[in-house]
Amino acid sequence: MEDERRGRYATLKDVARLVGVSHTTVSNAFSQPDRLSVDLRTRILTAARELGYAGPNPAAQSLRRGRADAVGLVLSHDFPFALSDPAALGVLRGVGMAYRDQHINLLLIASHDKEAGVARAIIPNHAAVDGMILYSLAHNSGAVARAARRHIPIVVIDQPRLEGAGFVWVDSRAAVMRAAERGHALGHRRVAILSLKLCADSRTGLVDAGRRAAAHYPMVMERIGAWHDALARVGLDIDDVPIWECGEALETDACRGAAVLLAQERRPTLLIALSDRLALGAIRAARELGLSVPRDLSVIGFDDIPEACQLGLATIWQPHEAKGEEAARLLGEENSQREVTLEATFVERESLGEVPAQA
Amino acid sequence: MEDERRGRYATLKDVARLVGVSHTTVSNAFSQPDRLSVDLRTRILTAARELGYAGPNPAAQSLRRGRADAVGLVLSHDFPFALSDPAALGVLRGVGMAYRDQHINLLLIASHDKEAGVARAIIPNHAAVDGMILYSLAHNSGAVARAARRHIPIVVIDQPRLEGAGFVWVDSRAAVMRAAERGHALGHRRVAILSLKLCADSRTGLVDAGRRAAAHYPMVMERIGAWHDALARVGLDIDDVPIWECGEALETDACRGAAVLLAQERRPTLLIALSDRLALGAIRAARELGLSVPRDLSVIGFDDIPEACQLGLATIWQPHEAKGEEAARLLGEENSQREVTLEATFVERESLGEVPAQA
DNA sequence: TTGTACGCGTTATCAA
DNA sequence: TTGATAACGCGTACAA
Repeated sequence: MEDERRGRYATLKDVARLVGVSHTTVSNAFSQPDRLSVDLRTRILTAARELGYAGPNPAAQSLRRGRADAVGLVLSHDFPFALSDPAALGVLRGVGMAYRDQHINLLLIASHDKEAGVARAIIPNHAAVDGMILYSLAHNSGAVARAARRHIPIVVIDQPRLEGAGFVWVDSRAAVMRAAERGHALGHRRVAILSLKLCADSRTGLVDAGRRAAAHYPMVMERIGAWHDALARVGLDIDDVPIWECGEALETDACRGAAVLLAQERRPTLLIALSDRLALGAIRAARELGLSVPRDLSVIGFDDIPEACQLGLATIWQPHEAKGEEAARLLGEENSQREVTLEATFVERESLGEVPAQA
Repeated sequence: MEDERRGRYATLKDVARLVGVSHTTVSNAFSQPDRLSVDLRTRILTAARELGYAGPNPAAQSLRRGRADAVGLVLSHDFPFALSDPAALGVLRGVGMAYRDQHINLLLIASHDKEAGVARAIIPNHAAVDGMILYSLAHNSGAVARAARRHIPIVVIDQPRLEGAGFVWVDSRAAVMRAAERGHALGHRRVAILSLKLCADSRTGLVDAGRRAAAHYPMVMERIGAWHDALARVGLDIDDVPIWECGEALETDACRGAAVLLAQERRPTLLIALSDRLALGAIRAARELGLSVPRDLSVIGFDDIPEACQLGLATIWQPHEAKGEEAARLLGEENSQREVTLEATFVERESLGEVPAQA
């Protein structure tokens, strides 16, 4: 009933001593129940409870067994942001579903790009996991480099391929093409793009060629590329399509950006947002300018978050949960350097309408 | 450049051998950089990179140091459910915010109440964490018992006090009282309650005294209690207030339940829902019955999820993120058996209106 | 500034 | 069915 030497908690050995068996046998009582007589096992379990022994120490188990029964999910940006983002949450849910019955825990890891000082910088990913899923990290992210150095399976989602790692991504090209064709058919010729941030520096404003070349977030680049290709294929000159980059405050910056774009002499009739939250900001801007959606302005988003459905926002739906599930599956397979491609879908809603007659 | 004996990966010792120093020195190079000459440290780091050594093995580090630099967050139900629940996500976000700059990882743990077989049943919480936060678990949950057996700090949120554990909860009584007074002032006398499930068995239907006595979810009991007290204090007879319990399918069951409650001879003028999602189901039911909210029927929810704001649902707001932050703070303090009480707030919106004239 | 020796708590192997 | 022994990879007194 008393705790053992100098305040430590009971271990296998303490239980073994109390019962009068070897610590190996106690270990077996917990991990290999079949190897014991029922009677002895019962005595051991009773003694364990009496000593307040809660079962094998997970750290020691991990060390000895060489596995942690946990996988890490590394999210971009900081937690508050990521955990407010429906897309990231969808991925999280997908991963969670994949592991829920497997007794595998999920370690949430924030990708700390800016390490505090040099001392920290050499510390690699400090986490006992058997594998990692990296979601939408900047390709120069330190977190990617640190994860890659460890010799554990890795799967990346929505970010550049990584040598030896599994790869899950969404091909939005077909869906974007459908959206572009539809917009073109409805008469839209003057188009502008509201972009998520291209670099870690959170600049807000119009994007020029130099800025595009410096871009770090591949998902954003892919979305811009998809729209550029699609717009070109329906006959628009992409040099006439201005891009406004929004820094940190998504809705607010998008609202500002939309106001700027809509103030141009050739006012766009269609605003393409690279995320639904940007699109919501654009809609707010339109309202503040006295423009009606879609009568005066059409808006297309990206992601299909819950609000998009409620507010009638046309958008490009992403299979968020499926990304997570596929990544988890890939991680568990023999050679996890396989690739999985999922398809996005264009969801047409009320925010996309015909070009106003007077335009 | 080649991997060492039988496919294992490099360890401190391998690096030490390559550089020609002791493994202690290599350890210091990573963990106590000041104890080395700059030159030696550089040579060691170079050698480590060459061997593909990714830094100290987390499991071994944990074992030796006696801490894991991780905390566990145990969520009720399964992941998909919890990660769709705005309240749980708020808590998760709060906890995440608290730890984001502390280099502490967050382990998401699903409370597996139903263990698969007896063999599993003795396996305690298999996770290397320095502390645990338990959120809204049923008080007979096996997860609570397993966590309590371990000798690590614990904080519980929105569930019964646990011996020796920190305790964070929200006092809704004042807010509910305000809501009840407001409803009473608007003339509401006939009231009904839509409840979340009381037990794990997912029954759906009207609640009688026996069912209430068998209830397992304390948060639900607390919400019912708060409303009962408040309604009694404004002069209503709580025996006249029927309660409909919704099983798994929140919106659907709430819709059914609301239809039943509204079909009674003394049709309620105010429907009190113990969660916003139930309230949304009630509003749907009203619409299907041709009733207008709030002209023919008023509805009050609980939680203040994003949709509540958008749809003008009056509700009891909860400080979700603050719960998580406070829990994390408590966990880090010396004696984490302290208590924190947070306050809910009544948010009046359009779904609460005057009693219809003909009633 | 660097090295020696030991133990953290567990499981695997093999022998009894 | 049970037990002795040797790792697993690392951190840290303590000594040099």
